[in-house]
Amino acid sequence: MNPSSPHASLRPAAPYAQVKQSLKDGLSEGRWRTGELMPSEAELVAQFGVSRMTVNRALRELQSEGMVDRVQGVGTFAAQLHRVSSTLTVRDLHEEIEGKGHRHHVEVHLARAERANPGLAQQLGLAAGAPVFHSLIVHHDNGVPLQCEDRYVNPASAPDYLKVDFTRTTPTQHLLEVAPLWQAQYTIEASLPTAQEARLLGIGAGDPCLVLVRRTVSRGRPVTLARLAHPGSRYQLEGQFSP
Amino acid sequence: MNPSSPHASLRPAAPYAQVKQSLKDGLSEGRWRTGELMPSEAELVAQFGVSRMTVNRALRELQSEGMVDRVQGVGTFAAQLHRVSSTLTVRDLHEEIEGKGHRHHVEVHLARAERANPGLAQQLGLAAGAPVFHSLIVHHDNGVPLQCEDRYVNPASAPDYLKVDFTRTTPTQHLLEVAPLWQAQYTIEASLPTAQEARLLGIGAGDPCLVLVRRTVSRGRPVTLARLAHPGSRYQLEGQFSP
DNA sequence: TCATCCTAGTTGTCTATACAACCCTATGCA
DNA sequence: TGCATAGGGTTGTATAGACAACTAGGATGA
Repeated sequence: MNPSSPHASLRPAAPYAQVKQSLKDGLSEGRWRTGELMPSEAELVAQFGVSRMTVNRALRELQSEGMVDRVQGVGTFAAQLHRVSSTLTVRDLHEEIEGKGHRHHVEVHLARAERANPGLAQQLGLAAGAPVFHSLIVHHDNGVPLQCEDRYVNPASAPDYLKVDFTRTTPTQHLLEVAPLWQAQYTIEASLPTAQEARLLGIGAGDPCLVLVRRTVSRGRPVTLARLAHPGSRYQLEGQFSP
Repeated sequence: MNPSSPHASLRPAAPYAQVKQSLKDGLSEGRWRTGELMPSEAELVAQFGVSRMTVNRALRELQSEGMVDRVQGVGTFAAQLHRVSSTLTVRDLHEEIEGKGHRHHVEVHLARAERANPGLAQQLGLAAGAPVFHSLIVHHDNGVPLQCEDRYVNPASAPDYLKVDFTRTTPTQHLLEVAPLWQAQYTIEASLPTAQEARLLGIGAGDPCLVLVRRTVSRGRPVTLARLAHPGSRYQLEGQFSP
């Protein structure tokens, strides 16, 4: 028999993980009400027969996961699982489509330099009338239009943007390579498509769209502002949350 | 002068935090390309003059934040900040409205027990025809309808659901109290309102809606299935991401 | 009564050491 | 050539001890 078993889970969990799991179970069962004082590190040391550092690591990780609140000099408290504020992941469309085993291809309708109007210039931290790159691309999933990507790019952050072959590299991929992601802001809304979007996505003017507007910042400088419109009937965001 | 300064940031950062920040800065500047091997713990120990445990903590936290990938026996690698898969937080509507300083009130249109149809029964882990609680509530922000909450609840998880005064406690709050949140699944989509939703929200039948469907699980048992419809013109989800 | 000081208890962190687990490569052997 | 093995480098984790920082409450004194 191979000493490094193929079923990794057969190895006993590390002590810090056991302490952590035990506390997690207790929280899930409601052993401590929200805000109630939980056992101190010293008590857990005695209870589990491990060192304080081990207990500390378990509690520190639980804290970073939002399961407990710790206050120096006071103690550890059960956090309110009132965290409905859970997280929804937004993935890159290319990965998402390929991940499903589908074929992804794009139509490039526009890729050129333009002059920024005042509103856009402000969003990208440029002077009004300064040159910006503008691309309009439609992404297809197995031949069906799934996303209309209308994007403006700050030339200072991605000078080679217009030279990229978007049929091989998505704009997102290129931008992430040349401008490490520091910050991003999103809004997600339901609205009707513009006339252009309706035409490019092959939907009716009255069909609702899921529109995601994303603005990213790298090295303290705005990089790109993108409007991603999806046919509401073909695309939905999915998310899962587990504490 | 108070020895514990009111400006906490004046105290020097802990060594582990310094190591962590230094590596974080390097990653943001692109000092290591994605996938490239980063310094080993031993090298960082020599460079910063701290113990290995300190370096280890810095790297472990960076890993949990998705900034680096670590492989036992091999090394630490710069993670692809290709994590467009950023997070969008979904907050409880009551907190969201009150947080803006607005007034939140609800209209209860329905709160009764019904028999589950087969599809619903399966989602809630019940037998077809078993009793379920059904509530239909409209949430208002400063008097304007903002959310139509159509919710089914597993009586086994929240037996007192129908006794709750929803003008004082939101369904979400009650459910979180009686059933600690273990797991939640979401979908977010853009669609047209049902006739009922259009009427309750005071919008036209052709006005797009942002619809959030949420299913939660507690103690391994489905708790609730909710359809939250918002007028697309009045409500949008916002999110921010910073690594 | 009020303000101040002190102390016990708690968390926050660092250190030095140790061993385990794992990966890769070089070496030796058949 | 092919295979097994040994070794060095790496991360994963546990430990005991130490000190710092902080909090709350009690004791002390004016």
